[in-house]
Amino acid sequence: MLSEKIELSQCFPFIEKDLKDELLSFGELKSIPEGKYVVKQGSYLNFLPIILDGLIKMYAEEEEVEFLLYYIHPGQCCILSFNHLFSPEAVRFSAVTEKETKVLCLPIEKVKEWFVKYPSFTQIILKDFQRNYEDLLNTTKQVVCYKIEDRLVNYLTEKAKLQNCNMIQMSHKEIALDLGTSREVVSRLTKKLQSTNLLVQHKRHIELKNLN
Amino acid sequence: MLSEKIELSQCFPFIEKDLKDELLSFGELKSIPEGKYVVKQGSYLNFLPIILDGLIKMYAEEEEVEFLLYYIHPGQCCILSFNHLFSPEAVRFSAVTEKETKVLCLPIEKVKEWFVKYPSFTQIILKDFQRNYEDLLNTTKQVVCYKIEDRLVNYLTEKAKLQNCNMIQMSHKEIALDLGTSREVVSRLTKKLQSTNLLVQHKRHIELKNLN
DNA sequence: AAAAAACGGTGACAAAAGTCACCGTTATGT
DNA sequence: ACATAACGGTGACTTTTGTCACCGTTTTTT
Repeated sequence: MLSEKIELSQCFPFIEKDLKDELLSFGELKSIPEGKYVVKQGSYLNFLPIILDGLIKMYAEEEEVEFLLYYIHPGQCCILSFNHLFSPEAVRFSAVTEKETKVLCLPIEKVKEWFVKYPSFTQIILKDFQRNYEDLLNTTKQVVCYKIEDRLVNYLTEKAKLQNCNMIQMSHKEIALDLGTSREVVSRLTKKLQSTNLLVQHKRHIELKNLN
Repeated sequence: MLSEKIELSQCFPFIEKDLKDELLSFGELKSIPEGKYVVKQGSYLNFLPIILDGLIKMYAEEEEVEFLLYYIHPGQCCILSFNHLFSPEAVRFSAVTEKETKVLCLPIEKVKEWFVKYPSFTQIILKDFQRNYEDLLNTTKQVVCYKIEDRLVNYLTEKAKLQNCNMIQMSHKEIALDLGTSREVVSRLTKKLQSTNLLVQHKRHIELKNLN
């Protein structure tokens, strides 16, 4: 119980004490192992997840293609979920843990209440909306305007930054999925990028070079 | 002054009287002719536009490609603008009137005030965020998962629905811009679609057939 | 240790999309 | 009314991306 309190304070330094207490007493803390669903496309939600620790990957499926939208970090809400709190619609994206992740699940009735009661809660949610929106906009621009090669480089660079390590432990297939393309394409591109010294393909992982 | 009041009531039937009065007295009403910027990518905003009448097109530019994100209808905010109200960053999209449009521009200081003061204002903004987010998500899915041919058909269908008329008065070049492709591609596709009886290419406009 | 599964590499090909060049037609401006 | 600009059509070509088939290697399972 103590550790959540500390994490909550770290994530939201400007939160009111009363709100913090309510978050902790009404929110359900979940510790989710790596690679598990937090939210699954097509399901119905009755809670709003706030990430205290770990990393969550948001992605969408359409026509049997699934692709990465963006990541959610500690101190952020899985805000898309929020979209569906006030209207009973199935969510149109999925959220999966990328690491072991601690989530505080806030019940929808309380969320509505807090909106009225705590201005800082509104601020938190609005800021998150903003961030999520911007991230999605960025993804969209990438998809529309850049070739896969560039997107792959961006993807790997982002990934390295995210995990603070330039060894990327992913199979070509996984990468291809995130980018919405096929394994062969990734294989070919990594080879090409290797020849330009941008990366080195090791046994089961990719080493990024020349980070800048 | 009277007409704005009526429009505001129509757009937001559940709005409190006090809030409505404040919106009208502090908001600046602008009537913007077709094809003009409401918000321009790269600029800094100090107001939040609410659309009372007309139609606004949101689009983004990247690498000299500009493309349609989605539309904003009466009763909605140009919510992206909102993103930038609390932090002084340049907006990363543009908004252009598609028809003659009436906009109520709300000053940022008042917006912050209303958030605390009127729960219904928060609701309006949140709903708009939701809608904008969903629309963008939809666009992203389209771009990632469908071929241009399908996207063109969807685009034209949406357009027809939007203007409630299956005569689309646009040049191929304009359409290409919205979809982020080139004129020749649109020309070729319209010809192909004509052969499948999905549309007829007239002098300077396209007639959509088989609306469903 | 053997079998099965996952992985990465690669050539050949197909499909999709973008580009270039050029043309005749239609609108617009002066 | 004439010049100019915008529009749409189209063939030829290139680039980009996706798909198929097949292979040897590595990892995991049994």
